[in-house]
Amino acid sequence: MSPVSFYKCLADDTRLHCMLLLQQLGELCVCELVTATGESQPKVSRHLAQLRECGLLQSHRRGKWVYYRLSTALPDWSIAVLKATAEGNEVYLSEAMGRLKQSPSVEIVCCR
Amino acid sequence: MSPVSFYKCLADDTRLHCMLLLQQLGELCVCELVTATGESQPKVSRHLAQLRECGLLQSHRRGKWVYYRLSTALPDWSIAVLKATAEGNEVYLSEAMGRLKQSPSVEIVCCR
DNA sequence: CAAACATATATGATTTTCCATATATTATGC
DNA sequence: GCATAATATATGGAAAATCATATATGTTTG
Repeated sequence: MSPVSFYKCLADDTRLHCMLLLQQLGELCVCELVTATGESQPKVSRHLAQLRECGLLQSHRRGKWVYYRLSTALPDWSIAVLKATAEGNEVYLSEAMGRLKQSPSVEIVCCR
Repeated sequence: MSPVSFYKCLADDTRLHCMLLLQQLGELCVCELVTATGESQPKVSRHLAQLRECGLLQSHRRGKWVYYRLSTALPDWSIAVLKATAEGNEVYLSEAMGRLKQSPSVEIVCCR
């Protein structure tokens, strides 16, 4: 994966939120990412598909839910980039984190 | 500067080459960056202006030449991102580096 | 059937690029 | 010194390409 295509993937709010949340939390289902980002389901789904097709994410279905996580094939430098970004932009992530943690629907309906 | 707008700046070959070359070499004039990237002068000039307007680069004129360098206002995390990218993608940079070093026109006409 | 997720299409918005030209500085000839 | 030329860089405007979003519909699972 070229660095330019990697950065194109990060150059969008929905995609960057998803990538940073998954880097921090390990694994989330689509409905959790919909809650966390506050975006529509088709929008989140489409961006997740793009991240998967570009090799940044991998997904698997468990029952009704599809879970996404960082691809194990990601090169070390790209992981370092994600970590530096998350650590240097806590404010950027905090709102999404807050929505995720406080959402009862996520806890009840979509928990693991 | 938001992380998304930072990554939009890196999501282009010309701009990423310029950013990584400047991170590695400190300071270069426009004609050196034109040589290194192999792109047209107006194209490089436009992308450099964009990087300056976004706060990633700063420039100053010395005689006929305009020199660009990384902005001193760049946050630490963004420097860490650039370093990780340069270290993890040596092949991506080597061609541009080679063109820069081997160009006699740059050595003679445009040296500091 | 309902919930969770994916995809297709159309459309609007943003970006990128090219060509030509403008500006600024330096070098040259007289 | 002054006019002219050459070099380095920037920019205006238009065409082309790319990207993002909404809406609607399809698929899978329980």
